[in-house]
Amino acid sequence: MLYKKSKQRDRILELLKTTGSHPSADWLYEKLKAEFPRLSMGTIYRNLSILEKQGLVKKIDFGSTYDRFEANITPHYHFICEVCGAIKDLELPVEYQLEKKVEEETHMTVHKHRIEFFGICNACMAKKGS
Amino acid sequence: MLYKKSKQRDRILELLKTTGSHPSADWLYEKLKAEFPRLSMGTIYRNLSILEKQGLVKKIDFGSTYDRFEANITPHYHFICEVCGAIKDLELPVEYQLEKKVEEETHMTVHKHRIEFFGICNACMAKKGS
DNA sequence: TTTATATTAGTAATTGTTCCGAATATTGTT
DNA sequence: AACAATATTCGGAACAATTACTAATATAAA
Repeated sequence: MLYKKSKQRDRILELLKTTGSHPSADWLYEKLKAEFPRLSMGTIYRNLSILEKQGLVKKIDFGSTYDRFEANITPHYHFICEVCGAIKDLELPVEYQLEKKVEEETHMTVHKHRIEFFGICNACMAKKGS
Repeated sequence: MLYKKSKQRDRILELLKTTGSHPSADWLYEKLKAEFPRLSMGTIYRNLSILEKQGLVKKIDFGSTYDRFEANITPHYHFICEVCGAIKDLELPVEYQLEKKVEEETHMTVHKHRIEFFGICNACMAKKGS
């Protein structure tokens, strides 16, 4: 099945590329419904899923009851604030040798790995102090 | 609020301790309903939540649409089979220096981290080959 | 054995996501 | 430009996992 272009999908991807906030489907819906008054959540989810299949978007399915999404598809790790739920991309180099170690230990095939760091972000730390 | 003992809760913890399968709430329910014919899912979820508060159980909330649970509370990483969904505990040493590196990079406070490795388990690899 | 309250079963409600069908938009062809 | 083929949309219904509620029951302590 081929893909036809869609204004909604283009804007979803554009929004994801220009925000660092790793938004939820609902956030995208709220942002775009002014632009597309008859927008529906089905459209958001379907397009996120298509963009993911195309390798342009990644789903972040941890640290929350709902999924979040990002268009930064270069390998990187995440920091999650335990207070406000913010997700930050980290610059920490990706440690591929860990995958080798797991393969040596288990003799299983490892395709990828993920690291999430949990703590308190600077903004929440500042609020806490006050 | 203090905790009174509950046969249901005791058995949930015991089951979790003696299985390596990182089961779902539903799996626990199916296993225990012979023993407690009037068991309800609410009881499973409530007790898992209490056991988690007590630090006896950890929720595994990634890689699936439903939560899974474990009673192995010593720090360790996970391997998730992309084919059958099995979760395996890894022996890989926990790399606490990564948390320091993140703190140096971001000047945020890191409390913990998690690593998940994704790949194909031995059982699924064998099936695939045949 | 009385009292206080944590726990349970059963069910209803909630949440996030997926699925569906009829209408619309996009693309390629004549 | 008109047409056919089909991907996409909207809107709402359906769904699955979890949480919330209430009356009845179990536990612990006095």
